[in-house]
Amino acid sequence: MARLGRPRDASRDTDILEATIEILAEQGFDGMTIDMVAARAGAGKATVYRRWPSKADLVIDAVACMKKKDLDPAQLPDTGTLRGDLIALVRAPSAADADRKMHVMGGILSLMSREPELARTAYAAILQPRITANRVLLERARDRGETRPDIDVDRLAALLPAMSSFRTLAQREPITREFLISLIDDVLLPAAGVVRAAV
Amino acid sequence: MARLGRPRDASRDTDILEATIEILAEQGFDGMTIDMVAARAGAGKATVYRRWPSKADLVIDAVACMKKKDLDPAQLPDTGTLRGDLIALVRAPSAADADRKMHVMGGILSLMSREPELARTAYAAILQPRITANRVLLERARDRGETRPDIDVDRLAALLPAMSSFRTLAQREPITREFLISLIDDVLLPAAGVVRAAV
DNA sequence: CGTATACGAAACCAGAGAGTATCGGAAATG
DNA sequence: CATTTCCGATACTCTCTGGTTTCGTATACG
Repeated sequence: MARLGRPRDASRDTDILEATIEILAEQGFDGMTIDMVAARAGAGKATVYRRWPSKADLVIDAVACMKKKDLDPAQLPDTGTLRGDLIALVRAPSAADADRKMHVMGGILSLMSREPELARTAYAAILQPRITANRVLLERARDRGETRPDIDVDRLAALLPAMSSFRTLAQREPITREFLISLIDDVLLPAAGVVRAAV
Repeated sequence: MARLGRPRDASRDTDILEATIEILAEQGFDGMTIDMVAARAGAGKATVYRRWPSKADLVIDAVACMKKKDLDPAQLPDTGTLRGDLIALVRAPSAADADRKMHVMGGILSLMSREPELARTAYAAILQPRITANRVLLERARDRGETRPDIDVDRLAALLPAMSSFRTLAQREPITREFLISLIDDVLLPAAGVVRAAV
């Protein structure tokens, strides 16, 4: 049976969640206020609190929802070479998406030590997909015999996300395509034992 | 001419700065209150505000003071091999010191976007010394002919700090000696083209 | 068309924390 | 001993913000 009265406008949910992510990336959790979110979403505070009982719940849900619009593990690039796959993976908008996610991660860092559930959610939504993608590409290349057989897949799969987040959050410099490519060519591929192709 | 009245107790300064760093690492900037700092330092709030005009100034000064108690660039290890130098560099208490600094960095991340001066100060106090140390060791090894001559010193010097901070802050796993050594042996040295020594 | 619920806007409440002021007491100068 | 400044402690003010409620309006069902 349908509930009585005016039904909820589902578009408000997505607008509010997107506004939350944006402000989280710009201001961080503590710098973000519910009024900011409501104003950015063009909504009233009551509309926010009708859906989420607290600021923390809103943020947790917003972070969790980032996972859905992620790179699909079923359709990873498969160019035949590890370098080709990696270059394809760091193409915009995948890189721009990763950049914003890193800022979100920075914005909730302080909260994560107080909220272990959020820490897990954020890891699953922001880092896990990218690290897993890298791992798949690396294992595939290793099984092809393209890399040394004894590579440390775990460390290498985390290398690009780690260096990218470091550059974004700690060094506060933008992620450029040149940066990523030099990372792939000068660090990752040599570490994996891939012989440098003639340029 | 000496000022009249009871002179300031310089030990209060250092106690307050140390308490600030501790709470910054544990709680982050927004989770830290002046009352916490005063209580931890065994001081009154007035004693804090007599020295620093605001919470932000206190934090900036505390971060800047971390630089002083840092690894002395004049006495870097020089074992004759890059691997030996790096292993010596990641020995406790240098590693423990780095761990706390990373937590401080995480605690002030949100503030850094609002305070560019703090961002520069934090970089100089926390990251710069370690990256510079790595760069010196790498250049020395390169000039010895131990690495490939065309290594990307900038990227490789940032590799250990980047992977360490990533593991500490984002993945929330502790930095162990095994982690650092596998990072050196499985990633950094292969990327630098150092031939693996027989074990 | 009546009722129930959603909506945006805005007023409101309560708690927390930055920053100030005050207190009794301690430590220096003269 | 008088004066001045520092000390820790504590009470106080003021602003900000999380969260609640109200209000006038809009939109669904029956």
